[in-house]
Amino acid sequence: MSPRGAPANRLGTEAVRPTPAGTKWTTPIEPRLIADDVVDRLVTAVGLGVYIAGQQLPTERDLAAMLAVSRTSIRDALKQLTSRGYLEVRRGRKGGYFVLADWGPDSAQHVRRQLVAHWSDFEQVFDARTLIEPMIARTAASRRTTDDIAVMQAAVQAYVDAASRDASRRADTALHLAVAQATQNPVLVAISTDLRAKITLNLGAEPYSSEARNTAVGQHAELVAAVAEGRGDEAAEIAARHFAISEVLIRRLADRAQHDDTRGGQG
Amino acid sequence: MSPRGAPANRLGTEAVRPTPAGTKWTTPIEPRLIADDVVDRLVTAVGLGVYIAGQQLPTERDLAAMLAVSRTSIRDALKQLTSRGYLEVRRGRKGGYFVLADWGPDSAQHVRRQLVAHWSDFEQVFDARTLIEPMIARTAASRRTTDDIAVMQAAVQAYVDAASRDASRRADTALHLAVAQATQNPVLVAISTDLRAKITLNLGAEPYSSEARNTAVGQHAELVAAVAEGRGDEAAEIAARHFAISEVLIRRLADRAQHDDTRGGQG
DNA sequence: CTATATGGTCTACTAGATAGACCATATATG
DNA sequence: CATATATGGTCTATCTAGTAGACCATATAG
Repeated sequence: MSPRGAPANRLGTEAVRPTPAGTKWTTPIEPRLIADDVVDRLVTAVGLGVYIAGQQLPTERDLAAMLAVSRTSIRDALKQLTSRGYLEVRRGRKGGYFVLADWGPDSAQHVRRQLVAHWSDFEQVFDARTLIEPMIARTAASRRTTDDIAVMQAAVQAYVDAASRDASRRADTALHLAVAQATQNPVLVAISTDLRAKITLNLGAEPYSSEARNTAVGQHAELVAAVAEGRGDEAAEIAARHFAISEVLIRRLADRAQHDDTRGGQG
Repeated sequence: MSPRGAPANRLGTEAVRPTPAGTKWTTPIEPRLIADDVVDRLVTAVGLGVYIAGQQLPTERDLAAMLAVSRTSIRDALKQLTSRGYLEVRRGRKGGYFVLADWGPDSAQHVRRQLVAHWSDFEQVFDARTLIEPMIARTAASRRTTDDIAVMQAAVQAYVDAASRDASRRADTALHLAVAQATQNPVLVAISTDLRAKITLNLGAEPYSSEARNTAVGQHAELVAAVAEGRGDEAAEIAARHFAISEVLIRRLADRAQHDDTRGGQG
């Protein structure tokens, strides 16, 4: 029995990794640890709302089976997330790994440092998203099926009903995922998800504020309505405004982080 | 001395690898071989025109140093590319690896099989590109610097002057890279390059026909003019028409591959 | 109290990758 | 022609990541 998977053909589900920045092809190739991949997957899962705060993750052995990876690699990943304060571990029967609450960018100081250190990266990711998401919305408006519409509308409602900040974030993710999927193009879905992942993965989550949430409630409804009714230009316009908000939030956060580097907290 | 690189921080040059399709986070994690990364880099380099047909690649030892990887891994990658018919190897002093001419999708039969097998993937990549590149063109039109304009115009001229099919492809790549870079956003550059890499990597190169080339000569000039003069909407419109051509070409190729699976050749 | 389901630890093994020595071959060059 | 040299080709020793599976520690359910 071979301990590793088959070579796997190209252009399948797994992403191609060409030269990083897109230009210099002579950049040191860095080995990719399996455990890091596992971390990415888990963060994504939590980001997508598959597991919510307080909930227990599958057992180490189950995760190993699910991701087709050894328990050792799973343990490495879980250890990382635990030490970063994202997970809590309990032992004994009915023990396991549990999702902690504050994945938000508001609590930990090291996240703020992260923000300052990688500021220009973030700026570019947000900029790209503000450009790409409207295009996705426009495309979705011309390709959505009735099923897509149902999913999007359910997501809008879920966002309205969301009681906690956590639930808000999940519903938001679900909604934009639904819009992306309405384009019927998995490449676009992957790009959209990637951009969000880059933010979630490095910041813990999308930035958040209650005012922004209130604005978003309306925008989400408008966006989905426009997409559902095939009004592509309007959908794009709404998406542009909507995603600009995240950019503003992150910019504020960065400003604050620059000046005040000793204390945390967010409204 | 540690034989492997440092852990490397996130969101840097290296791409994040979240859940592949963008949805199912439970997908077997596949180990990534260093040699595969090397293959990707080399293909990209040739695709970018860093090394052209007939030219010699750096020596194995040099490549190892350049990519910070062992000579063994380099050799594995070169062996793959050689057996796929992309490279030729000569021994002895002044020997080395040389780029072969026909990276086109027209020669080898296994490429045609590749095309049939991954048809829906290709279709989606082309579709995504037809949607994204116009957006990039529009953005470039509003952000280009005078330097960008110079680079783009040089690329247009290089395309006009290109004598061989190979030179055409390189100039084409250079031009669209220049446009992407005019957005001033490396994330967009990376996305654009990724899409092209997915095609180059699996097909050997962009599809090509002499008629298409004639059309492209004009479109390239128009596109760059529109970008240079800040006419975003027109730039987007031209880009949309331009990239639709590749889609048509690949579709024809696929049709032919479906019906005639014994002989190759292209006009 | 006992069975059990969880995480925690350890060992043996395999494969990917590295580093470096050395071989084989063809070309420059004296 | 002979030799030095620069290239790819081969081989070995070693390290590390990853796998597989056994076994320990602990807390809960029953």
